[in-house]
Amino acid sequence: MLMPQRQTSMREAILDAAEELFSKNGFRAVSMREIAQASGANLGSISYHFGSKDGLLRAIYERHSGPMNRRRSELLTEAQRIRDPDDRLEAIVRAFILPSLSQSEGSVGGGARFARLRAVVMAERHEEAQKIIAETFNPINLAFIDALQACLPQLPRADIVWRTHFLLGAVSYTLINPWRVTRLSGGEADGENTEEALTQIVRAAVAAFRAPAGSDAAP
Amino acid sequence: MLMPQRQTSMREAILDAAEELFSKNGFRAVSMREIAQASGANLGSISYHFGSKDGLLRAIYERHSGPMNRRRSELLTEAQRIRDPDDRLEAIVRAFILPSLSQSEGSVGGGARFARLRAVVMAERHEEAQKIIAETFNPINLAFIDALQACLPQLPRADIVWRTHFLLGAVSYTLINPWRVTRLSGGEADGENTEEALTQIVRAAVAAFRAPAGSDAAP
DNA sequence: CTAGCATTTGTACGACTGTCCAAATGAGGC
DNA sequence: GCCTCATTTGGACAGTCGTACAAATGCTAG
Repeated sequence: MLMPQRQTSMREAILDAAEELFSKNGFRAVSMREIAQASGANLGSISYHFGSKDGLLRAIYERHSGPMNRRRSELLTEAQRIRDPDDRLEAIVRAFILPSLSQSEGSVGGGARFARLRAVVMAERHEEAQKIIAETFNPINLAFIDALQACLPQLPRADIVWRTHFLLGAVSYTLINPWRVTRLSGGEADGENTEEALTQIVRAAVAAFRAPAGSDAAP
Repeated sequence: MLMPQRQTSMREAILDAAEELFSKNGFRAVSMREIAQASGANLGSISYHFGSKDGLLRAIYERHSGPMNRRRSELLTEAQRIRDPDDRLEAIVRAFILPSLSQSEGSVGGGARFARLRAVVMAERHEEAQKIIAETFNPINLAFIDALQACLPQLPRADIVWRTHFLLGAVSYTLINPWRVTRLSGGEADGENTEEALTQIVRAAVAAFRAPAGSDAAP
């Protein structure tokens, strides 16, 4: 009687299938009929549960963004406890991207799958998606920027924002095209290897954040 | 009689309109009728000139990739003449991304518009587009990787590939979402300012490339 | 067992898609 | 002036899209 959000298994199946297909092929390219077939649900059921295709997308975001951002907050506060600024910087960078890259997230699906979905959908410039993303991720991103600023007090805030932006871009690009690294390196590097990607991106990002500010030149 | 590719102004108009729309909204989201209307052409004319929607996309790539890659090659060989490895590294990075970011390219449209198109279309995982991109840009990218390797002989090639990949990701992300930097910084940084983006990304990338290799840890 | 309600089903709708084609148009060589 | 061929036009085509809805179904409380 008063259990408003009882989770039918069909609802979950639809969410799973949609998430998988969206993350692989993008939002616009996937039809509701594909989702219906992949999830074993009837076409009408999707409309019944989620109202519209946009509603389905929003439900996917709502399922993940809560736990993911909670995890990032935890890791951030944990990282901020580190005294040495150098170690702290690395820990913050790691906390920033680990929940996106890690394969198995606490609650439901994989964090990597959801992150790839975000990257792909964001690139499609879908208006609804952009709104959801901004609402959901801007606050936590600002918290990370503040934490980075504390590690690098001499750096203008604009520089930190730029470099954070580049970090997000590197993560997105890696999630969208993992095979690109593998091909360009002739197999020497493995773009699909999550741990390798994490190690590489953290090292590069930390070095980038430690670069001098943009006011004056070298020697 | 034997002038196979006479350039009617209509053909150019269609290419211009399509490029503008694709770069703004992506490939799948733009219909041929939109392109027809925006260019003042008839729907049938597009099929007549380019055969199909994929053919139109391929024509856009063919119009730009030649001049762009020629420019990149020139800048690369120019940069490789620099003796000092530190200065050379920065020049190579600049040569790598400048033709993508610079507003006015030699031949036809803006280089930034085409680069944004590449980034958006690539994110859509359109098969034809991925094929074209790989064919066209892999060789020159490998040349850049070789040049970077020469500046950083102590670094494993896999690390260089990873960091080049991150650099491409940062550029893509900036082209797709220029406003994101502006918003996150509260207006302090300007994502749409090409020169600012170039300066910031070069400084960050150079520092990232100079980071130590991944075999052993710090203190 | 039955009434009531949440869910699932099947289908239909109008709008939009990329592609194709016959007819109309127009400009340049003879 | 006419013939030729590239280009443009307008419309038709088969297909897919997201959405809506009445009817069928199944589960659960009483």
